[in-house]
Amino acid sequence: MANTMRIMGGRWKPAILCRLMHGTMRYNELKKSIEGISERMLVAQLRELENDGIIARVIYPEVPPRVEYHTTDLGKTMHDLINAMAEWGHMYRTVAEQKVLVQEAIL
Amino acid sequence: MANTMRIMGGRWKPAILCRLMHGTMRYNELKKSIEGISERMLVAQLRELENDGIIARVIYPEVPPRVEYHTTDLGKTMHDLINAMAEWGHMYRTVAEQKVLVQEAIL
DNA sequence: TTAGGTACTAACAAAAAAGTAAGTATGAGA
DNA sequence: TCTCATACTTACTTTTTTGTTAGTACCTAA
Repeated sequence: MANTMRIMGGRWKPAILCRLMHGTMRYNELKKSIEGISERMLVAQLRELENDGIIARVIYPEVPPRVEYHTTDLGKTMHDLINAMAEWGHMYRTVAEQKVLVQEAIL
Repeated sequence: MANTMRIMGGRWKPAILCRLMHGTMRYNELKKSIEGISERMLVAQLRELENDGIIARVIYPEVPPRVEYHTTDLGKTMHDLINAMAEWGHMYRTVAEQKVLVQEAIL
């Protein structure tokens, strides 16, 4: 479990993984779709996921350059897990919200 | 998903969660069973999990003091997720190991 | 009266992660 | 020749997280 966290952990990895689980994306597309990320961080997190064998980087020898990212077979095995985590996170938020409402009702 | 990571993320939270999923434990038991953790970190991570509603802290007014930690109902909903993560992590390690072996065979 | 066990707390240092800002290479097209 | 778009690098700063060490409070029992 700590291992799983090491791979998925990082400020922007959830955002990247969610997107690439749905298909291939270019560097710029990722950058534009992930609000607030800096290029340094985008590259860093992509490299880590690549080194961990979760995503693949495909370079097209064109000008201007084109680089596409997509999940590997190993990466695709995370699909259900990611969904389960997203679902739990959603449930958690709902419960937490309820608690706040109940608190407010008491006061 | 990022939310889930925020709650489970932290150097020692996986270790704590795995243990408390199996039942109640005292502070000292946790400390002894988690090799390498400092008291500062143990307390900090326990407090975070408590504030997030994942675990509960029960103080017995005895001397020497006794404090027990256990998962809340909300915490117990993480059980399957934690197992799934542990399982994926294990699978990942196996695959990664295989890859290294193949690499070595090629060289 | 003093040592002992439990569960912390506080102050500080080190390390790791993330953010900021500026620069680079490439060839296409004006 | 000069600008443009893309996909990065690099150097540096700030923030966050983690580690280290040394205390503290409490009652009990010798």
